[in-house]
Amino acid sequence: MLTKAEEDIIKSVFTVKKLRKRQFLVQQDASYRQLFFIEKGIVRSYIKGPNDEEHIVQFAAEGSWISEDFNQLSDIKSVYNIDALEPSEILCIDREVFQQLMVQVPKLERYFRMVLQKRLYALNLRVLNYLMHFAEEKYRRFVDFYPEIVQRVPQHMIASYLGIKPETLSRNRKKMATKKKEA
Amino acid sequence: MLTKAEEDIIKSVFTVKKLRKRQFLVQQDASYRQLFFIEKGIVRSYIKGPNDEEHIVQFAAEGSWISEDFNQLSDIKSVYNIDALEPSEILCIDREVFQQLMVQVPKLERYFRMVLQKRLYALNLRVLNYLMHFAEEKYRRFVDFYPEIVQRVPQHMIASYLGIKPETLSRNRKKMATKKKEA
DNA sequence: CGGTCTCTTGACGGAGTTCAAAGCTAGTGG
DNA sequence: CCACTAGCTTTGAACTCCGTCAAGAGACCG
Repeated sequence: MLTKAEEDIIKSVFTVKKLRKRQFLVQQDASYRQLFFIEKGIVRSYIKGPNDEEHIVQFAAEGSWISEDFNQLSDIKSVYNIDALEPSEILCIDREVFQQLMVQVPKLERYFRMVLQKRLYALNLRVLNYLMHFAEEKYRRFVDFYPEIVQRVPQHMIASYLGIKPETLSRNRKKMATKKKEA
Repeated sequence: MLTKAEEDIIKSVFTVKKLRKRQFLVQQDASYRQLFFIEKGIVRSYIKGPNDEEHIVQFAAEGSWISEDFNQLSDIKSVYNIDALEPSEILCIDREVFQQLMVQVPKLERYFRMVLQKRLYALNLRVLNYLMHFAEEKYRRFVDFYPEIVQRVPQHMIASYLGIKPETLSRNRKKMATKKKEA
């Protein structure tokens, strides 16, 4: 997507942050809005419900972008949290700086648009997955689409991402396993 | 967002299509990929499930963009349908032409990126709505966020959009009405 | 005024949740 | 290197929201 030179320019305005497992990248109510590029490791963004339940918005592994809130329309406080699920290395950039950078490097505008488009595509799939399928099929499709994520994060978080309870996922996995044996 | 002059340039490469109610803008399995801007009226995009049930992906009213598939990564056939829910006027543009136009008019690249960002924001809300709430609250939030859509499209389509059955929505609306009276 | 589309209502069944408890695994400190 | 704890997964039983099936009532349009 980007040449080595362009990547270097961009990396110069980034700061690097190393996270240990379970460490926060962004805490709820933070007012400082940034964009993050995952160099190594895996993080998640999530939101807390009225009873403090966690609802996972996104997983991001190496090569993915993540943000407290991709639309920078308003500058109200973030309601999202982001934390690391593995030891991770993150490139951080201020959103304003990135905006300016896009003006200087037109190609970057295009690049970022394509990042957004990919994310849009993934989100569309996710919505369709919610609309069309039962828990079992939802999980099956998640495994198909994000095989490595499944290996690297706890199952109750995948349940949260899919909008089902950990117990339900556990039961369905069992059911799927016995089905497979019969075949 | 755009100046009048820029709008005119853009409009020159669009073709206009007038649709009657229920008329298709895009039919499933069409191979020709376009972008559409709604000038007047309201349309929906939807996908058909294994038993021919319709799952609504998006509503688009005046001023909104819609496409068979916003990610133009692959050129496989569209699995989406788009049809009009009211008599509508649509600006149509070939995706390739639009790509070229963005190179010529850098501002357009930026404009389109913001369109994507808004859509991303809306989709994020939608996912959170699925994750966090029961049918009743899902509907309540939909009404808050898209008040005019509620007025202009049949309720069973809103049910489809929310991922619930028309009967359930009907029952919940009744419940909500009686609740309100008590207060 | 007949037909299609839409919304409503009822009874029943099923997928998923809740609550509770026990087993399992991995990381930490002695 | 083992023991212990905290986090994760599994399992069971009762319960609930929602879906399914079926029927009927409006509403709109030709």
